[in-house]
Amino acid sequence: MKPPRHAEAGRLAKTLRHIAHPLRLLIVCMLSSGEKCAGDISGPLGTTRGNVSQHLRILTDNGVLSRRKDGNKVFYGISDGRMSEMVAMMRRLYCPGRTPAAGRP
Amino acid sequence: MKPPRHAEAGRLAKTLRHIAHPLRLLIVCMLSSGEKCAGDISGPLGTTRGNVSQHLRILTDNGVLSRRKDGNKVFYGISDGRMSEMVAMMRRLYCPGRTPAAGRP
DNA sequence: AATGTATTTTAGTATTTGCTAAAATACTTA
DNA sequence: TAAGTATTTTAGCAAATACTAAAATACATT
Repeated sequence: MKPPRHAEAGRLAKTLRHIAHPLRLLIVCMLSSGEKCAGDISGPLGTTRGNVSQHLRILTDNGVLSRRKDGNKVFYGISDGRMSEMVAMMRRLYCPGRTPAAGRP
Repeated sequence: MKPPRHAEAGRLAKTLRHIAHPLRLLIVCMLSSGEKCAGDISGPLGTTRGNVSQHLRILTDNGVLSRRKDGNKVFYGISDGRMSEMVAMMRRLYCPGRTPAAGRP
């Protein structure tokens, strides 16, 4: 029987796979400064709304993002504090100069 | 023209994709305590040597792991400090209790 | 050179993923 | 209710991924 760490690795790998995509990674980065609605997200990404919607679905279906409807619009945000920490760490390590200044509100 | 952050996101997403696999994630975790040879790695993973070799190749080809031949054997290790930091952070966040004690050598 | 151990490569196949384009749904306002 | 804006879903296809099983390579020892 496989040791239990295999199950944990499977879960974590699955989570990583969901953000391991250029557009989805940009989406999560954009949302790390606060929630945004679908239109505000798809604008800067350079692809169709339909495509962005598909990625947003992948992220919400798997618990990375939360979804809130407000009238005509749908707002998305990061739903798990661990994900926020991960994104902050990744930006610090791999995108120096683009990281929001530390210790600022 | 796409803003430059897209290029950065692409590179980082690619790196993430390489570790976003159960076996490869376990491999990287195993190696965070020091380099090991292919046989020592494939043993606990519960799959064939051929398969592990394929995953090791993916990781080395993309700069995640380093490779060192010593006679009959081939030793692998994590080649980038940022990857070590990422793995440590992921274990701390997602595998509490299985994380090596902090502040220990 | 012959055998054994360690590792890698190849070929073939099944599954998953990501895109585009079009149609459908949801809600608001005139 | 009709028209407009915001978002989602569907269908279809092309490409990437991951596995298995088998063959090939590399080095060490006898």
